[in-house]
Formats: sequence, C-alpha cells, structure tokens
Amino acid sequence: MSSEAPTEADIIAGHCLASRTRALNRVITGIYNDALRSFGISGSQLDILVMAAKLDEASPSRLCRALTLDPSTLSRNTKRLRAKGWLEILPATDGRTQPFTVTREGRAMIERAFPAWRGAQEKARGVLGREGTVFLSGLTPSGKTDGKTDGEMTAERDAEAGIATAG
Amino acid sequence: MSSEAPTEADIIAGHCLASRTRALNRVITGIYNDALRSFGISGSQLDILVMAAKLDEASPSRLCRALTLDPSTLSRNTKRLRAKGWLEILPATDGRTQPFTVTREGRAMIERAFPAWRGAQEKARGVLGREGTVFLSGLTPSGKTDGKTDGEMTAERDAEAGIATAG
DNA sequence: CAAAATTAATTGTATATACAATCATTATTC
DNA sequence: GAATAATGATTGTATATACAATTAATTTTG
Repeated sequence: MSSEAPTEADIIAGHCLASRTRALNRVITGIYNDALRSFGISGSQLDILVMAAKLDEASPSRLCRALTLDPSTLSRNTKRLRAKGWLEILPATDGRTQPFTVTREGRAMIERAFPAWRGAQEKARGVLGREGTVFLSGLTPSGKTDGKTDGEMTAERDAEAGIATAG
Repeated sequence: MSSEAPTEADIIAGHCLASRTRALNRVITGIYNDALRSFGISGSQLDILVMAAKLDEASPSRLCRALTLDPSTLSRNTKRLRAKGWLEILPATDGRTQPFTVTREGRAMIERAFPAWRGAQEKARGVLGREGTVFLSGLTPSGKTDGKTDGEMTAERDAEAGIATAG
C-alpha cells in the first residue's frame, strides 16, 4: 500500500467523466462511420436525416431541440445534406424559419443504409455491454434520461428493432 | 395499440446508440468546457495534459494508445498545447519519436484548473445519474471496460477524488 | 549490408462541433 | 403604429476529429 498522495493530474486522468465520454464517443461513432462510409453518409448526417423524416415537416430550431445541437452546427450539417439532395427547403409561412423535408432520395438513402446501421448497432451493443446499452438506451436523443424503467424499455425497443438482446 | 409498422427512420431515431452517445458527449463536454473556458483550456486539451503528466515522458504514440485518439488528431492538439507553453519537446533517442513533457506552466495550469474541473465533474454526475456515472467510471480513458466490479471501483475512486457519491 | 517492411509522426483535406456576432422577421409594448 | 424585444437562422472563426497520403527513421530479411 503506497501512501503517495495522488496529484491533481492523477485524479483527473483517473476519474474524468468527460474524458471517458469523449473516448467512448470516438469508439462508437467510429463503428457507425465505418459501417456507413460506403454509402456516402456519416452517423451525424443520418441522425439528422432520420429525425427530419420523423418530424416530416422539420425546421432547424425543432431539430436543434430534438438533438441538442447548436443551431450553427445544424446549419452546416443540413447544408451538406441539401447538397447531396437528401433534404429540400419548403416555402415558409413565417419568414424567419427555413422549414425543409426529406426528399425521396433521402428516404431511399435511409432504407439503403439501414442494414449497415443495424450491423453497427449490434457491434456497438457488444462494445457497450449490457450496462452501457441499457444506460444509453434510456437516454433520449437529446441526452436526457427519459421516464420508463430500463428493463421494460429495452425489451420493447429490442422487439421493435428486431435486434437480439446481447446476453 | 396502433399497428402502424415503424419505418426505418423510426427505428434508427428511436434506438441508435451512436446518436445517443453523440448527444451525451455534446452535453457532458459542454459542461466541462464551460467550466474551463475562463482558464483558456478545453476539456480535450486537459485530457492530453493530464495524461502526459501521468506518463511523465510522453510521446504521441503512447498518448494515442492511452486515449484512443487518432495520431493526426493528437498532432494538432499537442501543437496547440505547445503554442501555449504547456508542453515542450524533449531530445529523442529514436529519431522517429517526438517525446515531450509537461512544462512547469503546464503543471501550474492543471492545479489552477482543478477546482473548476471538480465542479464540472459533480455537475456531470448529476446529469449522468448513478447508472451513467458507474458505467462511465468503469471505462478506461481508452473507452474499454476494465476489470473490477463497478461497486468497488467507484467507491475507491470517489474516495481518492474526494467527491461525494451523488444519490 | 542493401532492399523491404515496419513504425512514428506530420500534413492535406473534410466533417462535426460550438461561441459570438449578425441579419431578418415577427411580436410586444407604450 | 413606431420603437423595442424576442425569435430563427446564417456566417465568421476556432477547436476536435479522422482518413489518406507522405516523410523520415529504424528493423528485419535475404
């Protein structure tokens, strides 16, 4: 039992939750980006595309709220999606908003990418283990915990997604 | 009980682990960056600084392994830290490596930023809840799960860090 | 020991991200 | 109804991140 007092650096390196969150994000995001690369879409872009599809009539502000994304970030990301023809701008009633919708090509992209997404999702489950998967599944896309208990919720979701629960 | 079949977009938006990991990362990283901003250092930079301090004689490749960081990313980040005078290059025996060390100013920065880091860490604990904190604490900085059981490990760490276990 | 393979790091390029500032539009208020 | 406030989005700038290609040095092999 050494009685060396830990330095501040030791404490931070040994405990920092942000450091671990970032590292985890690098690993998990890498898995999905690898799986999606050949389709010419990234995970972040797919996030936006699927959320826009869910909302049907989407706007920057609504997506920012749904995804906890800074408006400036979203603005750049949607520009890329528009350039690829997956989003298109709709006429606005309120002159401040810039509503848009997912194009037919955008919807086709989601369907095409789905099997790759599912493969990545299973790989991610493996990396995260039971604990991690349950914890993250209990978060809304905006990063806050939602209501239901973990057990029930994950079972529901597994069923819907048609994904085997990794023991 | 509606029997509408969920679309691929619904499934992805409702379950994607990467989307949730990214959103969480935005929230958690934001907490630390806010806390550290007035010191002129970011969370990512602090990660590197404290890990370099722990290693004492650090090199890009060792840090990349320790942090699961791409070498090109690390290269840019250490450049910023050198520019601020917190890292300095050491003479190399192997001409391929570029070993460096944390300067006196770098160590002073860690000590100065420590209370702010601790405040952010407590806020993060609150956001993550017991489950999230335990899960992330069980990861190494490289994003992989380590050996010990969660319960023991978190208790140890709490003690060392002098942080009250949140609820 | 010279050629080939490996290792370590950097640079080119692109996306993801946020803060601050700006611009345009709609709402409020007096 | 004009001045002011609030809202919605974009642009300027900077960091964080990774892939591909390159450069440089060491190791391995024949």
